[in-house]
Amino acid sequence: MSPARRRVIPEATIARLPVYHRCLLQMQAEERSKASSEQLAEMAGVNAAKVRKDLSYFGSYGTRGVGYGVDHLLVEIRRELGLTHDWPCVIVGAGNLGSALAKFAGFSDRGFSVVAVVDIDPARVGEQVGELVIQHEERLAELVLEHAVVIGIITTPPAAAQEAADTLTQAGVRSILNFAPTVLDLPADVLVRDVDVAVELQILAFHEERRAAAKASATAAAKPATAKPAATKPATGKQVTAKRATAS
Amino acid sequence: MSPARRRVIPEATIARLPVYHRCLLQMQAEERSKASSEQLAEMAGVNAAKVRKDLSYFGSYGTRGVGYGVDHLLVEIRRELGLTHDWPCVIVGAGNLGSALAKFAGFSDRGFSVVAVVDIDPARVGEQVGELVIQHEERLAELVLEHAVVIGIITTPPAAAQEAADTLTQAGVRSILNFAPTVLDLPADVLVRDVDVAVELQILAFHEERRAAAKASATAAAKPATAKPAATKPATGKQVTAKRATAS
DNA sequence: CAGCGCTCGTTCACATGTTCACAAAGTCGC
DNA sequence: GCGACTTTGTGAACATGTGAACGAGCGCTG
Ligand SMILES: NC(=O)c1ccc[n+]([C@@H]2O[C@H](COP(=O)([O-])OP(=O)(O)OC[C@H]3O[C@@H](n4cnc5c(N)ncnc54)[C@H](O)[C@@H]3O)[C@@H](O)[C@H]2O)c1
Ligand SMILES: NC(=O)c1ccc[n+]([C@@H]2O[C@H](COP(=O)([O-])OP(=O)(O)OC[C@H]3O[C@@H](n4cnc5c(N)ncnc54)[C@H](O)[C@@H]3O)[C@@H](O)[C@H]2O)c1
Repeated sequence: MSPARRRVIPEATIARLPVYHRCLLQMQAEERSKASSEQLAEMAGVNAAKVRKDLSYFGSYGTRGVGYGVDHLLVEIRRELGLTHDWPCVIVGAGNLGSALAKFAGFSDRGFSVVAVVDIDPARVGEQVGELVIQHEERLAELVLEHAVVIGIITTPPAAAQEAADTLTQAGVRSILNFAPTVLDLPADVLVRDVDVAVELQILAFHEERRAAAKASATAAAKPATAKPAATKPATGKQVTAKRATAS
Repeated sequence: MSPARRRVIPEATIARLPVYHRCLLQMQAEERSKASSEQLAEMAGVNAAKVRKDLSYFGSYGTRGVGYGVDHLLVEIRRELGLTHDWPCVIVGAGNLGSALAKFAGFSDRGFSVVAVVDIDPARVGEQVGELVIQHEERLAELVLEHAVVIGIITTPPAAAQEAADTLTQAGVRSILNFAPTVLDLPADVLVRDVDVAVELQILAFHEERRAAAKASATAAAKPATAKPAATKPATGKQVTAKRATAS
């Protein structure tokens, strides 16, 4: 085999692969067999050159003059993302958010199966959530080993997040998706991705605040000097479509 | 007043402000009155120089030889993020995720209040979720105007997301937090932030896949050439602590 | 089978973000 | 008040990511 062919794929590219994957799935559903970088870019909301560069990293051929084969590209991306096999996940903390995630069906499609949900609250243990029964948090390490869990999802209150992460790590989990607004301190070989809804809202608020400030000063400054206010300000958006931002 | 003093604050900095804010709150709770960039950096899981540069963008003084005044810095950041006033939000789609968000109490602390929740399913309309009653999606535009909603949160199925976004936009909402795995097509002045849990999982999976591949080829290659496998591979993590990644 | 048009893959210049390193500016002890 | 020590604020080097431009390769057509 020729396994280690490409190397050092940029993080930014990796973050876009799932989006391409999703677009390609949609194209497949629409029976399209070929896709040009232009079309993919349009659908994914990015630049066409970026698409080509991203795809070229893992040597996937498109065909010049034609485009990329949808099916072929899907296979490539799926292999690259490791979506060919199943990733057993565990959810720690069966509260509002943990339960919502546990009930959500959309992950299994992509090869992520939630194999266990734990909580520390005895009142919740035994409760059914989706297809699973909530287990006690004491059994977390045990469950990780039993199901060969690879990804841990933390949805505990912030104060309990570090402890949950430690337990997961000690049980061998190297990949953690953390929803708690807590900076986790873990060994360097553990990969943590934080999803913090409050942070997202605050970023939106920042820009709203700026918008308001810009408008206020434009109004206040009225006409002085140049005609900048109206002419220069809408530069906030350069693209034709909305500004977009996803997890890094 | 001296409002428009600093300009062009980098996106990356903005994304870190909420984290600093959280750390400072914690310090305040611990009655610490001063914080050095070093301490803040440690707590926020970033580099100290980055902290200083970030803070310097909006001209906040620390005191050389001493550090930053926790209270003062909190006020500055809060002002910068617009956390001094309330941001009315609306949730579109009262399913698993929408309900979890609506019930969540942690947002109001930061000035984000969910003023309405809508759903298209007649069976759900009228249902109580947290402190609110689910309204019909038809009333969305009306509710936006009535409550002067500034931020829209989309938690509908992917197929309904574009429509929800259009309605929000037409009603004047300029900031959208989108949980649906859909690329929204909106006017350039609308700021969209996507939160896609599936994408996060896929990114984790990618790195797990790479880890596995690296280990496999290290094992396969056994000893040939240099003693690299063990020595070079753990270079995955350069920092002392876990790799971290948040929304861009 | 040669010419033509299309689209990839790559290169290059630029923009954004990170880290280092150090002078300037303050505090604190004496 | 002065000198030693600490920590900020920032300039400059480096790293990463983006977007435009363009040559090279492929399929189609006549
Ligand atoms: N919409 C949301 O729910 C939302 C939004 C943004 C952020 N968050 C964050 O996500 C996390 C969970 O939020 P939530 O609303 O689901 O909270 P929640 O209080 O509803 O649920 C937390 C659950 O974790 C359990 N728990 C506590 N300590 C535990 C431990 N050591 N091990 C296992 N389980 C433990 C609790 O018993 C509880 O059931 C919080 O950190 C919150 O800040 C939630
Ligand atoms: N854990 C999760 O729940 C989770 C995780 C990742 C992604 N997501 C995404 O978040 C979104 C919501 O997920 P969910 O699990 O809450 O789904 P859900 O099916 O439980 O909820 C969706 C709700 O939206 C309502 N709806 C449909 N069309 C609407 C419209 N036009 N206007 C208003 N409401 C409408 C439906 O009636 C339903 O109540 C989905 O796009 C999903 O892919 C959810």
